[in-house]
Amino acid sequence: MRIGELASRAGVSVRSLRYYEEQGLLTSTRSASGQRHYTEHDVERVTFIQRLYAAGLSSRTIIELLPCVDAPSEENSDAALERMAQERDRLSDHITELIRTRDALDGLMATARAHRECLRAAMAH
Amino acid sequence: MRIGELASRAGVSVRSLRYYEEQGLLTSTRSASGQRHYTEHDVERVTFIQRLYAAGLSSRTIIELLPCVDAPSEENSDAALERMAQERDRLSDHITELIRTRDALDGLMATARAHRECLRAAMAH
DNA sequence: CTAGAACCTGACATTGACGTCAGAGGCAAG
DNA sequence: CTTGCCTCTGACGTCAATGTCAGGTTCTAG
Repeated sequence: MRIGELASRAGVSVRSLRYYEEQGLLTSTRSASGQRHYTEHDVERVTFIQRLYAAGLSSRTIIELLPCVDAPSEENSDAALERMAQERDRLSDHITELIRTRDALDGLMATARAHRECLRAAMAH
Repeated sequence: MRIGELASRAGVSVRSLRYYEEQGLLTSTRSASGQRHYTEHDVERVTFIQRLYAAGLSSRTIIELLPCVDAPSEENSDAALERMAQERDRLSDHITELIRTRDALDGLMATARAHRECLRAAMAH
């Protein structure tokens, strides 16, 4: 498929796909006229890249992990696997903090609602 | 306390504190010579602002929530409370997605480790 | 009093993942 | 053949939070 279709299938912009290729995250075969062509498999690859971006990883970090994803061979595993574990832990810590923030928001909302109840009760007099 | 102390206590840069004030997220009393002074309470306020930044909220969004935090009065509650619930849900969705990403990383790591076991077994021959 | 921190304002620089535009070529349908 | 859409490269624009620098004032310790 061509770049436009991949973009819509993966829910990203054409610009982003070209950017991913520029960063070395995504490869494409080129037609005689130079147009990029992709396979079905690239759809999930792009969505996975998006997940990693959403998890706060940068292009540089993702590059270090992808070889481990692509070919679970031996040499990359040693370095990339450790990098991966490291990012996993970072992500885990981040999740913990976000949950704490969510709890804080819940607490504030509960307070605000209680305050409103209080006001309504006062109005009833 | 002055700005340098607040910065180190809250773990942010002096520049950031001035930026927060510029954005209306933080206020300070000024000494006769124009220096900013803060209270103990501002320490947790700044750390809370940091939490919200870490949760992906922008200055503009935080501004909409803070009145609700500061004074849980009536008028702001209606608009700000809804905004708050909305951001809470967005955050919750984000957490869910991050957990899914973490699971994906765990899966990849398990695969890589299994592959390594497999190789080691083959080497043993 | 004086040196060296810490503070002030104001402005420009940075970073990363894109958006957007220009100018040119490719491709299918009528 | 042409019309219209898709694609190409290359380059500049954006946004938000923060770094950084300049040039000047203020506080504090000796």
